[in-house]
Amino acid sequence: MDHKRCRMTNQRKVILEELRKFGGHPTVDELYVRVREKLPDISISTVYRNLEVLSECGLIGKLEPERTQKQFDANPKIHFHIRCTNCGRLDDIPSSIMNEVEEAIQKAQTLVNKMTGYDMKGYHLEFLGLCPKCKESMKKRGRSTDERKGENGGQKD
Amino acid sequence: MDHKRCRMTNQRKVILEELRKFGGHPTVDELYVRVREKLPDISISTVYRNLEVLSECGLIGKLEPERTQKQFDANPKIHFHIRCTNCGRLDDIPSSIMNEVEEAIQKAQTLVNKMTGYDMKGYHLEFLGLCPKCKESMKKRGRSTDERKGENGGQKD
DNA sequence: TTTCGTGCAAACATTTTGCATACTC
DNA sequence: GAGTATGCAAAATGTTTGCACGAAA
Repeated sequence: MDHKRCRMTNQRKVILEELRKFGGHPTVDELYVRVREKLPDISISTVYRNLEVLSECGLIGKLEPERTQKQFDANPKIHFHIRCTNCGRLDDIPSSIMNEVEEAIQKAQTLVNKMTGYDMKGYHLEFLGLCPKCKESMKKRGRSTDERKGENGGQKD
Repeated sequence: MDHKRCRMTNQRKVILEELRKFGGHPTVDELYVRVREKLPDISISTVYRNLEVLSECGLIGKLEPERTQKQFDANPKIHFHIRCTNCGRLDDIPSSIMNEVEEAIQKAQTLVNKMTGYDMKGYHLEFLGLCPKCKESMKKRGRSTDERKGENGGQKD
Protein backbone atom coordinates (compact mmCIF):
# COMPACT_ATOMS: atom_id res chain seq x y z
CA MET A 1 0.00 0.00 0.00
CA ASP A 2 2.72 2.49 -0.89
CA HIS A 3 0.58 4.98 -2.70
CA LYS A 4 1.78 8.07 -4.46
CA ARG A 5 0.90 11.26 -2.65
CA CYS A 6 -0.81 14.09 -4.47
CA ARG A 7 -1.33 17.78 -4.10
CA MET A 8 -4.96 18.62 -3.34
CA THR A 9 -5.98 21.21 -5.84
CA ASN A 10 -9.48 22.56 -6.08
CA GLN A 11 -10.09 20.66 -9.33
CA ARG A 12 -9.04 17.42 -7.71
CA LYS A 13 -11.27 18.03 -4.73
CA VAL A 14 -14.30 18.69 -6.90
CA ILE A 15 -13.64 15.67 -9.12
CA LEU A 16 -13.38 13.46 -6.08
CA GLU A 17 -16.54 14.87 -4.52
CA GLU A 18 -18.53 14.49 -7.70
CA LEU A 19 -17.33 10.95 -8.18
CA ARG A 20 -18.44 10.13 -4.65
CA LYS A 21 -21.79 11.74 -5.21
CA PHE A 22 -22.18 9.93 -8.48
CA GLY A 23 -22.15 6.64 -6.70
CA GLY A 24 -21.78 4.33 -9.70
CA HIS A 25 -19.04 3.87 -12.25
CA PRO A 26 -19.09 6.91 -14.47
CA THR A 27 -17.04 7.31 -17.59
CA VAL A 28 -14.79 10.30 -17.90
CA ASP A 29 -17.24 12.45 -19.77
CA GLU A 30 -20.17 11.58 -17.57
CA LEU A 31 -18.09 12.91 -14.73
CA TYR A 32 -16.85 15.84 -16.79
CA VAL A 33 -20.43 17.01 -17.25
CA ARG A 34 -21.04 17.00 -13.49
CA VAL A 35 -17.76 18.61 -12.62
CA ARG A 36 -18.33 21.39 -15.12
CA GLU A 37 -21.42 22.43 -13.19
CA LYS A 38 -19.10 23.34 -10.34
CA LEU A 39 -16.07 24.40 -12.38
CA PRO A 40 -17.27 25.58 -15.78
CA ASP A 41 -13.76 26.25 -17.05
CA ILE A 42 -12.21 22.92 -16.24
CA SER A 43 -10.70 21.10 -19.16
CA ILE A 44 -11.41 17.52 -20.11
CA SER A 45 -7.71 16.76 -20.01
CA THR A 46 -7.56 17.87 -16.41
CA VAL A 47 -10.32 15.42 -15.62
CA TYR A 48 -8.46 12.63 -17.38
CA ARG A 49 -5.19 13.48 -15.68
CA ASN A 50 -6.70 13.76 -12.26
CA LEU A 51 -8.73 10.60 -12.35
CA GLU A 52 -5.53 8.86 -13.27
CA VAL A 53 -3.65 10.52 -10.42
CA LEU A 54 -6.39 9.89 -7.89
CA SER A 55 -6.38 6.23 -8.74
CA GLU A 56 -2.60 6.08 -8.43
CA CYS A 57 -3.02 7.59 -4.99
CA GLY A 58 -5.45 4.83 -4.11
CA LEU A 59 -8.27 7.27 -3.54
CA ILE A 60 -10.49 5.93 -6.27
CA GLY A 61 -10.83 2.80 -8.36
CA LYS A 62 -10.21 2.54 -12.06
CA LEU A 63 -11.73 0.10 -14.51
CA GLU A 64 -9.91 0.17 -17.75
CA PRO A 65 -10.67 -1.87 -20.82
CA GLU A 66 -8.47 -4.95 -20.62
CA ARG A 67 -8.05 -4.74 -24.35
CA THR A 68 -8.37 -1.58 -26.40
CA GLN A 69 -8.23 -3.11 -29.84
CA LYS A 70 -10.50 -5.69 -31.30
CA GLN A 71 -8.90 -9.02 -31.92
CA PHE A 72 -9.94 -11.80 -34.23
CA ASP A 73 -9.32 -15.44 -34.17
CA ALA A 74 -9.64 -18.18 -36.80
CA ASN A 75 -11.54 -20.38 -34.39
CA PRO A 76 -15.10 -19.23 -33.97
CA LYS A 77 -15.74 -21.30 -30.85
CA ILE A 78 -15.65 -19.36 -27.66
CA HIS A 79 -12.91 -20.24 -25.28
CA PHE A 80 -10.92 -18.84 -22.40
CA HIS A 81 -7.82 -16.75 -22.79
CA ILE A 82 -4.78 -15.75 -20.86
CA ARG A 83 -3.13 -12.43 -21.60
CA CYS A 84 0.42 -11.40 -20.84
CA THR A 85 0.40 -8.24 -18.76
CA ASN A 86 3.86 -7.38 -20.02
CA CYS A 87 3.73 -7.80 -23.79
CA GLY A 88 0.03 -8.22 -24.51
CA ARG A 89 0.35 -11.69 -25.99
CA LEU A 90 -2.87 -13.72 -25.86
CA ASP A 91 -3.18 -17.49 -25.69
CA ASP A 92 -6.01 -19.95 -25.43
CA ILE A 93 -6.73 -21.99 -22.36
CA PRO A 94 -7.97 -25.51 -23.05
CA SER A 95 -11.56 -25.38 -21.89
CA SER A 96 -11.30 -28.88 -20.51
CA ILE A 97 -9.50 -27.52 -17.45
CA MET A 98 -12.10 -24.87 -16.78
CA ASN A 99 -15.02 -27.08 -15.93
CA GLU A 100 -14.92 -26.45 -12.22
CA VAL A 101 -14.69 -22.72 -12.70
CA GLU A 102 -17.65 -22.79 -15.02
CA GLU A 103 -19.65 -24.80 -12.56
CA ALA A 104 -18.85 -22.43 -9.74
CA ILE A 105 -19.92 -19.49 -11.85
CA GLN A 106 -23.10 -21.26 -12.79
CA LYS A 107 -23.83 -21.92 -9.15
CA ALA A 108 -23.16 -18.28 -8.31
CA GLN A 109 -25.62 -17.13 -10.93
CA THR A 110 -28.76 -17.49 -8.83
CA LEU A 111 -27.18 -15.54 -6.03
CA VAL A 112 -25.95 -12.87 -8.40
CA ASN A 113 -29.45 -12.47 -9.81
CA LYS A 114 -30.93 -12.23 -6.36
CA MET A 115 -28.42 -9.69 -5.06
CA THR A 116 -28.26 -7.43 -8.10
CA GLY A 117 -31.71 -7.74 -9.63
CA TYR A 118 -30.08 -8.49 -12.97
CA ASP A 119 -30.92 -11.37 -15.21
CA MET A 120 -27.43 -12.75 -15.67
CA LYS A 121 -26.74 -14.13 -19.13
CA GLY A 122 -23.02 -14.78 -19.27
CA TYR A 123 -19.62 -13.50 -18.30
CA HIS A 124 -16.24 -12.42 -19.48
CA LEU A 125 -13.34 -14.22 -17.91
CA GLU A 126 -9.82 -13.51 -18.94
CA PHE A 127 -6.72 -14.62 -17.10
CA LEU A 128 -3.69 -12.42 -16.69
CA GLY A 129 -0.10 -13.40 -16.19
CA LEU A 130 3.41 -13.43 -17.58
CA CYS A 131 3.96 -15.35 -20.79
CA PRO A 132 6.89 -17.75 -21.01
CA LYS A 133 9.04 -15.31 -22.98
CA CYS A 134 8.52 -12.38 -20.65
CA LYS A 135 9.09 -14.62 -17.64
CA GLU A 136 12.41 -15.59 -19.17
CA SER A 137 13.51 -12.08 -20.01
CA MET A 138 12.54 -10.84 -16.57
CA LYS A 139 14.60 -13.50 -14.94
CA LYS A 140 17.61 -12.35 -16.94
CA ARG A 141 17.20 -8.64 -16.37
CA GLY A 142 16.52 -9.14 -12.72
CA ARG A 143 13.12 -7.33 -12.80
CA SER A 144 10.97 -4.75 -14.59
CA THR A 145 10.90 -4.18 -18.31
CA ASP A 146 8.20 -2.09 -19.87
CA GLU A 147 5.34 -3.46 -17.72
CA ARG A 148 2.72 -1.61 -19.71
CA LYS A 149 -0.26 -1.95 -17.46
CA GLY A 150 -1.35 -4.88 -15.40
CA GLU A 151 -2.34 -3.12 -12.23
CA ASN A 152 -5.30 -4.77 -10.56
CA GLY A 153 -4.71 -8.25 -11.81
CA GLY A 154 -8.12 -9.25 -10.62
CA GLN A 155 -7.02 -9.99 -7.11
CA LYS A 156 -9.47 -8.56 -4.67
CA ASP A 157 -8.23 -6.32 -1.86
CA MET B 1 -26.77 -21.28 -35.38
CA ASP B 2 -28.56 -19.26 -38.05
CA HIS B 3 -25.58 -17.44 -39.43
CA LYS B 4 -25.68 -14.75 -42.04
CA ARG B 5 -24.37 -15.84 -45.40
CA CYS B 6 -21.77 -13.81 -47.20
CA ARG B 7 -20.44 -13.30 -50.67
CA MET B 8 -16.95 -14.67 -51.04
CA THR B 9 -14.89 -11.93 -52.56
CA ASN B 10 -11.19 -12.23 -53.11
CA GLN B 11 -10.45 -9.84 -50.25
CA ARG B 12 -12.53 -11.92 -47.90
CA LYS B 13 -10.82 -15.09 -48.96
CA VAL B 14 -7.37 -13.64 -48.39
CA ILE B 15 -8.30 -12.16 -45.02
CA LEU B 16 -9.65 -15.50 -43.92
CA GLU B 17 -6.58 -17.38 -45.13
CA GLU B 18 -4.19 -14.98 -43.47
CA LEU B 19 -6.09 -15.14 -40.21
CA ARG B 20 -5.87 -18.91 -40.31
CA LYS B 21 -2.17 -18.81 -41.06
CA PHE B 22 -1.62 -16.30 -38.30
CA GLY B 23 -2.79 -18.79 -35.75
CA GLY B 24 -3.09 -16.47 -32.77
CA HIS B 25 -5.37 -13.53 -32.06
CA PRO B 26 -4.20 -10.69 -34.24
CA THR B 27 -5.49 -7.17 -34.07
CA VAL B 28 -6.88 -5.56 -37.18
CA ASP B 29 -3.67 -3.87 -38.20
CA GLU B 30 -1.51 -6.88 -37.54
CA LEU B 31 -3.70 -8.69 -40.00
CA TYR B 32 -3.82 -5.72 -42.33
CA VAL B 33 -0.03 -5.87 -42.67
CA ARG B 34 -0.13 -9.52 -43.65
CA VAL B 35 -3.04 -9.15 -46.02
CA ARG B 36 -1.37 -6.26 -47.77
CA GLU B 37 1.48 -8.53 -48.78
CA LYS B 38 -1.04 -10.40 -50.88
CA LEU B 39 -3.31 -7.49 -51.80
CA PRO B 40 -1.27 -4.30 -51.68
CA ASP B 41 -4.21 -2.08 -52.54
CA ILE B 42 -6.63 -3.31 -49.94
CA SER B 43 -7.99 -0.68 -47.63
CA ILE B 44 -7.99 -0.86 -43.87
CA SER B 45 -11.72 -0.25 -43.84
CA THR B 46 -12.26 -3.32 -45.97
CA VAL B 47 -10.36 -5.34 -43.42
CA TYR B 48 -12.47 -3.93 -40.62
CA ARG B 49 -15.69 -4.51 -42.49
CA ASN B 50 -14.82 -8.02 -43.51
CA LEU B 51 -13.63 -9.23 -40.17
CA GLU B 52 -16.92 -8.04 -38.82
CA VAL B 53 -18.85 -9.84 -41.55
CA LEU B 54 -16.83 -13.03 -41.23
CA SER B 55 -17.55 -13.15 -37.55
CA GLU B 56 -21.25 -12.57 -38.18
CA CYS B 57 -21.12 -15.52 -40.55
CA GLY B 58 -19.63 -17.64 -37.81
CA LEU B 59 -16.45 -18.22 -39.77
CA ILE B 60 -14.15 -16.53 -37.28
CA GLY B 61 -14.20 -15.47 -33.67
CA LYS B 62 -14.17 -11.92 -32.41
CA LEU B 63 -12.83 -10.62 -29.13
CA GLU B 64 -13.94 -7.14 -28.53
CA PRO B 65 -13.09 -4.99 -25.57
CA GLU B 66 -15.93 -5.47 -23.10
CA ARG B 67 -15.61 -1.80 -22.25
CA THR B 68 -14.17 0.81 -24.56
CA GLN B 69 -14.10 3.71 -22.15
CA LYS B 70 -12.33 3.93 -18.87
CA GLN B 71 -14.59 4.07 -15.88
CA PHE B 72 -13.89 5.28 -12.39
CA ASP B 73 -15.37 4.48 -9.10
CA ALA B 74 -15.23 6.13 -5.69
CA ASN B 75 -14.39 2.86 -4.02
CA PRO B 76 -10.77 1.91 -4.61
CA LYS B 77 -11.22 -1.68 -3.48
CA ILE B 78 -11.42 -4.20 -6.25
CA HIS B 79 -14.70 -5.97 -6.63
CA PHE B 80 -16.77 -7.84 -9.17
CA HIS B 81 -19.13 -6.21 -11.59
CA ILE B 82 -22.13 -7.03 -13.65
CA ARG B 83 -22.78 -5.08 -16.81
CA CYS B 84 -26.04 -4.67 -18.66
CA THR B 85 -25.63 -5.80 -22.25
CA ASN B 86 -28.48 -3.57 -23.28
CA CYS B 87 -27.79 -0.19 -21.72
CA GLY B 88 -24.23 -0.50 -20.46
CA ARG B 89 -25.11 0.06 -16.81
CA LEU B 90 -22.57 -1.37 -14.39
CA ASP B 91 -23.21 -2.58 -10.85
CA ASP B 92 -21.14 -4.12 -8.12
CA ILE B 93 -21.53 -7.69 -6.99
CA PRO B 94 -21.05 -8.26 -3.27
CA SER B 95 -17.80 -10.17 -3.13
CA SER B 96 -19.13 -12.29 -0.29
CA ILE B 97 -21.08 -14.36 -2.79
CA MET B 98 -18.09 -14.94 -5.02
CA ASN B 99 -16.01 -17.04 -2.68
CA GLU B 100 -16.64 -20.32 -4.42
CA VAL B 101 -15.85 -18.86 -7.79
CA GLU B 102 -12.63 -17.43 -6.48
CA GLU B 103 -11.67 -20.74 -4.99
CA ALA B 104 -12.36 -22.57 -8.22
CA ILE B 105 -10.24 -20.10 -10.13
CA GLN B 106 -7.48 -20.44 -7.60
CA LYS B 107 -7.59 -24.18 -7.99
CA ALA B 108 -7.49 -23.88 -11.76
CA GLN B 109 -4.38 -21.73 -11.59
CA THR B 110 -1.86 -24.54 -11.33
CA LEU B 111 -3.41 -26.27 -14.29
CA VAL B 112 -3.49 -23.07 -16.30
CA ASN B 113 0.18 -22.51 -15.62
CA LYS B 114 1.02 -26.01 -16.62
CA MET B 115 -0.97 -25.97 -19.85
CA THR B 116 -0.03 -22.51 -21.06
CA GLY B 117 3.47 -21.98 -19.71
CA TYR B 118 2.33 -18.67 -18.28
CA ASP B 119 2.82 -17.52 -14.75
CA MET B 120 -0.76 -16.61 -13.94
CA LYS B 121 -1.14 -13.57 -11.71
CA GLY B 122 -4.81 -12.72 -11.73
CA TYR B 123 -7.91 -12.42 -13.83
CA HIS B 124 -10.66 -10.21 -15.08
CA LEU B 125 -14.14 -11.45 -14.42
CA GLU B 126 -17.14 -9.46 -15.39
CA PHE B 127 -20.70 -10.72 -15.49
CA LEU B 128 -23.12 -9.81 -18.22
CA GLY B 129 -26.86 -9.65 -18.11
CA LEU B 130 -29.97 -7.53 -18.27
CA CYS B 131 -30.38 -4.89 -15.62
CA PRO B 132 -33.73 -4.57 -13.83
CA LYS B 133 -34.80 -1.58 -15.89
CA CYS B 134 -34.02 -3.14 -19.25
CA LYS B 135 -35.64 -6.38 -18.18
CA GLU B 136 -38.76 -4.40 -17.41
CA SER B 137 -38.82 -2.43 -20.64
CA MET B 138 -38.20 -5.57 -22.68
CA LYS B 139 -41.10 -7.29 -21.05
CA LYS B 140 -43.31 -4.38 -22.06
CA ARG B 141 -42.10 -4.07 -25.62
CA GLY B 142 -42.22 -7.77 -26.16
CA ARG B 143 -38.55 -8.06 -27.19
CA SER B 144 -35.54 -6.26 -28.64
CA THR B 145 -34.62 -2.63 -28.06
CA ASP B 146 -31.27 -1.25 -29.08
CA GLU B 147 -29.22 -4.27 -27.91
CA ARG B 148 -25.93 -2.55 -28.52
CA LYS B 149 -23.54 -5.47 -28.37
CA GLY B 150 -23.54 -8.43 -26.06
CA GLU B 151 -22.79 -11.22 -28.49
CA ASN B 152 -20.59 -13.87 -26.93
CA GLY B 153 -21.88 -13.52 -23.45
CA GLY B 154 -19.08 -15.70 -22.18
CA GLN B 155 -20.98 -18.91 -22.73
CA LYS B 156 -18.76 -21.43 -24.40
CA ASP B 157 -19.86 -23.11 -27.60
C1' DT C 1 10.85 29.52 -5.44
C1' DT C 2 10.63 25.35 -7.13
C1' DT C 3 7.71 21.86 -8.32
C1' DC C 4 3.57 20.55 -9.92
C1' DG C 5 -1.08 21.35 -12.00
C1' DT C 6 -3.92 23.81 -15.38
C1' DG C 7 -6.27 25.07 -19.81
C1' DC C 8 -5.92 25.01 -24.48
C1' DA C 9 -5.09 23.22 -28.85
C1' DA C 10 -3.28 19.93 -31.41
C1' DA C 11 -1.91 15.05 -31.98
C1' DC C 12 -3.03 10.43 -31.59
C1' DA C 13 -5.06 5.70 -32.33
C1' DT C 14 -8.78 3.00 -33.53
C1' DT C 15 -12.91 2.49 -35.78
C1' DT C 16 -16.80 4.05 -38.66
C1' DT C 17 -19.03 6.37 -42.50
C1' DG C 18 -20.34 8.55 -47.18
C1' DC C 19 -19.78 8.04 -51.69
C1' DA C 20 -18.66 6.82 -56.40
C1' DT C 21 -16.92 2.81 -58.68
C1' DA C 22 -16.40 -2.20 -59.32
C1' DC C 23 -17.47 -6.83 -58.54
C1' DT C 24 -20.56 -11.30 -57.42
C1' DC C 25 -24.20 -13.96 -57.92
C1' DG D 1 -28.70 -6.34 -63.62
C1' DA D 2 -29.75 -6.07 -58.65
C1' DG D 3 -27.52 -6.01 -54.71
C1' DT D 4 -23.13 -5.93 -52.40
C1' DA D 5 -18.35 -4.90 -51.66
C1' DT D 6 -14.46 -1.90 -52.43
C1' DG D 7 -11.11 2.02 -51.92
C1' DC D 8 -10.60 6.44 -50.55
C1' DA D 9 -11.00 10.31 -47.71
C1' DA D 10 -13.08 12.33 -44.07
C1' DA D 11 -15.41 12.02 -39.57
C1' DA D 12 -16.12 10.27 -35.05
C1' DT D 13 -14.46 8.80 -30.66
C1' DG D 14 -11.77 8.51 -26.66
C1' DT D 15 -7.44 9.68 -24.90
C1' DT D 16 -2.78 11.81 -24.59
C1' DT D 17 0.69 15.41 -25.12
C1' DG D 18 3.34 19.95 -25.56
C1' DC D 19 3.47 24.20 -23.85
C1' DA D 20 3.06 28.67 -21.51
C1' DC D 21 0.86 30.29 -17.53
C1' DG D 22 -0.65 29.86 -12.65
C1' DA D 23 -1.04 27.81 -8.09
C1' DA D 24 0.59 24.83 -3.99
C1' DA D 25 4.01 23.33 -0.91
